[in-house]
Amino acid sequence: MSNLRQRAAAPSRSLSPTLPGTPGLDHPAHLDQILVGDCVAMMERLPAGSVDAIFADPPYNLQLEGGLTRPDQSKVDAVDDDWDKFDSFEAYDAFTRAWLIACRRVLKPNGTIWVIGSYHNIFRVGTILQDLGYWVLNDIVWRKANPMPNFRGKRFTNAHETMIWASRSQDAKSYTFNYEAMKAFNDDLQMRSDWLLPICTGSERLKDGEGAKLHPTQKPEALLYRVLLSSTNPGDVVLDPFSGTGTTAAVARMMGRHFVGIERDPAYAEAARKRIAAVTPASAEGLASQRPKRAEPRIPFGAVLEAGLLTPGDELTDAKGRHKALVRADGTLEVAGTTGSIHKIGAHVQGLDACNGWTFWHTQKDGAPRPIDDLRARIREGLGLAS
Amino acid sequence: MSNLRQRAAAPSRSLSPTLPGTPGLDHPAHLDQILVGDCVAMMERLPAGSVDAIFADPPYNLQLEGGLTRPDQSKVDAVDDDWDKFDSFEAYDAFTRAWLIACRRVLKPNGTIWVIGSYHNIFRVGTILQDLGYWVLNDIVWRKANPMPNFRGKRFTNAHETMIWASRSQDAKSYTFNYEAMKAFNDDLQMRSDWLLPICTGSERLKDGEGAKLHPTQKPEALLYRVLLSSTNPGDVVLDPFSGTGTTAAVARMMGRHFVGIERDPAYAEAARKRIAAVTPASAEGLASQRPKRAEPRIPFGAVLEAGLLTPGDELTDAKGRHKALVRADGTLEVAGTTGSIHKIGAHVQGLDACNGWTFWHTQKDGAPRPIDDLRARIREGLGLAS
DNA sequence: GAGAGCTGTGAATCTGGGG
DNA sequence: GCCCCAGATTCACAGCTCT
Repeated sequence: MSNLRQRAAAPSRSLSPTLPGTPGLDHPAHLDQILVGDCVAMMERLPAGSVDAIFADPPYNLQLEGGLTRPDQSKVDAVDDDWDKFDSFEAYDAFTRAWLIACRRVLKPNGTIWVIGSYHNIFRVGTILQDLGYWVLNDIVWRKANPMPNFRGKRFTNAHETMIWASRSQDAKSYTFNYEAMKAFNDDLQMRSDWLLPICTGSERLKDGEGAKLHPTQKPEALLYRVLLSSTNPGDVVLDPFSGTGTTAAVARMMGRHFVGIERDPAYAEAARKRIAAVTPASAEGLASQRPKRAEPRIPFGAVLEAGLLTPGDELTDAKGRHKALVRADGTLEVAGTTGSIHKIGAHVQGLDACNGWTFWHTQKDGAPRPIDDLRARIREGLGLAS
Repeated sequence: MSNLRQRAAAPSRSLSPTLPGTPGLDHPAHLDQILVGDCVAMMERLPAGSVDAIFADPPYNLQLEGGLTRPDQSKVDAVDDDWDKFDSFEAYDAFTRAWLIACRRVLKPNGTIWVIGSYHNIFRVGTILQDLGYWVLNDIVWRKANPMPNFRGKRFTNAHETMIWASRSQDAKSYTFNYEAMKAFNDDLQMRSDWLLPICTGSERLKDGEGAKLHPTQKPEALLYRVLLSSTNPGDVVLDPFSGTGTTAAVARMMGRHFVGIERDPAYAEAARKRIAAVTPASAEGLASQRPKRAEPRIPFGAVLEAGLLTPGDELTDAKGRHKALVRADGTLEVAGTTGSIHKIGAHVQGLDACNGWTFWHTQKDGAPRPIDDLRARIREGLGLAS
């Protein structure tokens, strides 16, 4: 499902000719359209209680100041668009409150809303959702498989974004949650609140005429696929008030859901329309066949310390006891004043360029020497899960 | 490190006899103690600007109604303690604001605060942190390796909690972040914002007289280990205003940090004191961690000439031999009539704004090209300042 | 053609000390 | 406060060139 456009057959004139549950004659004019305009004003023109689900990717209010360069002095192409600039938290809150109120009016009583954000804005979004009477069902963490690194070494790598999933009110008990479908999707394990997905790159990422990214914050289709699979049914109406390049609409169409997109920028709206027109709705069988990738979890050496399998100050040796190293609190080793990772120090004592520290270093803690890779294996067993 | 108590030797009377940086006579009475009382009142009695870091695990305001049962009808032991009940979001906000204000007063200008929570409360905590002038540095996701499943099949498995890490204000630029230590801890990759750790179980989990868990929300020591390793140094003072079973204090003591715990419930405080007394602090060598390069003594390029490792008139090149420069007697370089520092000339020949000349320029004096940073390293070793 | 190697880039609140 | 400048700082992919 990485690229809906690539799987497209001939574009159809009518955008949703075969969708269930909406006879052509009753098909409201705004359905399966990208509407151009301010999202609050446009939503106020939609019928109350007409939407099954909302996915919203509002401005994050990043509050960036200077520029940022990579270690090779290349410039990071930051989000510096006007639409992401707000004078204050108060201004951002007022904006957020306004569009969330409009969303709540058009949402069906058992409808749900998704909002995605980062630490810059998601706390304010969550607070306002709660204050307006929405009822938070989950917060979902999108773990980015390939996030941008931290270039200055001043913080943790910002490797995730947060989505809030909420019902219209606390007493809405019959919201859609396709528990069985998500469990099947996740190799028969309950779908957790943390999802590992790559960011939107490659041919899926829309480009402008010069080959640069068309939109600074295009979301991956796989993310929307999970959102819509979990909380909507075929034939449902999905609203996206910040439609952008139309990812929500494109995935909704592919999945047999109706969509309403609202976008302020006519250029983005036009690009979205072309993208959506090229989407071929999937067959029911095709929709059922999607499976996520699973990966072996990577265990850092520090986790062995955290798990108590080794203790700072312990001694490691190679298999024959020729080299000795001291374990330090941060998961590094120390040999005669030189410190570094298990791999670096393993290479260093052997005079090599590289070394797999997991198999080179041994501990005698419980009797005979055994490779520390055994300790890693025990942690993996204990965790008993992937992805 | 799964169970500090198991590794304990004979309990010591004085809780931190060997901590650095705090001579016994000046040791304030509240240091390395669990104080019993309301956290706001107690914090108001602490000196302003006296704390390096705060870890707070406040009530989550879970808003549970009715009991929760598993599929086999067994009852889930939920958090239903009085301290987790608030009449409204407004009441919870007022409570949160009060203790975060008190925290901000006792925090040093370059101190940082960690707050952990779930979707029930973390958005309100984050909003209030921002409103009070704290500056969010990261939000960290604790991915639970073994979360409680969702028994009703109505939501995603709630498999994570969120921590907010914030500095006291936006202009506090010199907060502690042990970047190199965390990178080494994570097998030489930058530490990301998502941490996979098991919940607190087994012998680490404190039990009451009947073998039931003593506290409903005891956090794993591994979580605090990462928190304190990343954002504090040995000898720092760590405050936990909701101390509970004393996990923060126990890990702080093991890691050679001072602690101040505040707990309302005398029974929890007493259990924490016993737990802490049984902790053996790690050795100084074990506590050493990767030192940041910025902290190493500065060596001017001229020192390389003084040491005879290069000679005026020598030629330097970049790694691929595309650029050549002449070494001059005053420690500057010259390229086609332009002279300047190794950094300035490195930037100049590449047409960039900046350049680290130590890694850009190479010498072939002893065979294969190697960066002049190697020469600097040899001087540092000669000074006996390595490690 | 296969594979190694080089280059570019992504929602980013991203330096610090001395004069 | 400002200005100057030394010098520290990146991971996973995609896509291209070169052998």
